[in-house]
Amino acid sequence: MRRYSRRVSVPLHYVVKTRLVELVEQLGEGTALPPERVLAKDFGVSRWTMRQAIRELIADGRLRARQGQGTFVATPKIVQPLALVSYTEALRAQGHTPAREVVRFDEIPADDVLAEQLAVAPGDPVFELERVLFADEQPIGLETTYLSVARFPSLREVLEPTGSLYRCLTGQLGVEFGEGEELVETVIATPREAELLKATQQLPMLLLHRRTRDSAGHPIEVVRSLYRGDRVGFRATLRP
Amino acid sequence: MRRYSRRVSVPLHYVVKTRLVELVEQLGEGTALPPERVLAKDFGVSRWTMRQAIRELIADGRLRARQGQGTFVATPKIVQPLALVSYTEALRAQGHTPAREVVRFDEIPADDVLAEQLAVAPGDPVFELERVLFADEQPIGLETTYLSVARFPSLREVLEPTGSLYRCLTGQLGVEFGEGEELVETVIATPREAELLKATQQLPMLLLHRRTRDSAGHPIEVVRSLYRGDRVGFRATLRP
DNA sequence: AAGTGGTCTAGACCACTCC
DNA sequence: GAGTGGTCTAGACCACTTG
Repeated sequence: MRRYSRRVSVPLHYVVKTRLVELVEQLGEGTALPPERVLAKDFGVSRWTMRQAIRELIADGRLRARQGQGTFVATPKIVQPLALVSYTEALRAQGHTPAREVVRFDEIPADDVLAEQLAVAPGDPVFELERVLFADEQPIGLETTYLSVARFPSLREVLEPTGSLYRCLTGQLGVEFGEGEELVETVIATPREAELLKATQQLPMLLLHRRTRDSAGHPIEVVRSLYRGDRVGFRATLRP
Repeated sequence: MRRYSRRVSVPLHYVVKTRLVELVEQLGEGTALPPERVLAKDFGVSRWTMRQAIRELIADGRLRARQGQGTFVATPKIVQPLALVSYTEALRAQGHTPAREVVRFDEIPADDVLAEQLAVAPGDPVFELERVLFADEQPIGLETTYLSVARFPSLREVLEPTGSLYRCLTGQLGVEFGEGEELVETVIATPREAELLKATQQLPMLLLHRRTRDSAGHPIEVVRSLYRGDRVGFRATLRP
């Protein structure tokens, strides 16, 4: 029945957050926190306020909640390069274990936007390859790639679905990458996307939208990658 | 292919969100929505559930809430280049009106991390220039720049505080930029940062951490930029 | 003063995991 | 079945903006 009678310039959940950070810093990675209900009682706040604080620390990548299990101190974020490199090789270079799982690999008719981006006619068949990206057996990203079927007719036979698409294109199909463009923004995942990433609702995600071309300027692929904002960061190299 | 279990029920706030999107799409930019309490009643849900849906649409950049005024349909996100270019010029090139406001311009002693990054000794004086970045008179970013005082002793005299630091360095101080590095991640702003950006709590932000060097490889500046995730996206050019 | 969004409480039930 | 996090309700007060 506490009333926040006192005028607080700082929201209560932020005060709780800063106190919770102190607790988190005393614990090691992977350590379980007390249950929300217990923490709320200890801090003298409602469970809702406690959850606000926890949610912020989850979004910041410091905590990790698993339904039915508890809340745990998270491991540091994985930093990936923002460049035309293989996911597999980039992750290995940082000492992590990469993996992929195919969600779907279909041929769909290109809508107007996709057709324009891939330089095909609307309605032309396009490969849609959707894969969940794992790092150390944790899902961290959902990658959807679109390629022209007419341009890569042998893709289904040549590509090992859980292998590196980048390597397949450059190696087996003789594609030479030219300049590409990548857009980065934050979004909230749909329930389907959140489930595939084993993330809870309301978690900020990093959405990368990539368009690559070959050295002659012809479109190769359009990629929509959704990464868990709590688990992943990106590194870009700036050239003068 | 792995089977992903299907969620039995979609969260109510997501159902509300999708219905709210339909409403938003019928309205023009800048249009006011009905008050939360009215919307909640219309949709037959509690105000909390209504706010979850609204919060997601705010994070996605489709809505915009102003305390005491109402909730409005937002304008599209501003896309900035992820490159060594002037904020002023980049924004002008996209048809927006850039502006800056100095929050503080101090000399502080370098801590160990900063000293290492700027190649000075710990305790050495370092400029700390914190500015709010505006686009079309709306605050969209908070930029904190650190430079060695010893390296740029005349900075206070030369720099117009609301002008382009990039232009000042390259033009008046004869600095030649070499390769730089930029880290991108999502974070939740502190109350102070949220207030400076006139954003509400709990809004996902894009944090950019930049380190630049001159053509000889000596550190020029360390920049911490916090951008409103609901208002800004970034574009990077990928080179093979 | 009225009305808006922002924060907070207390309590309930649901979905998932482990015993 | 017990315990965890996830969702949802109803109601209250706070802080801000405008008439």
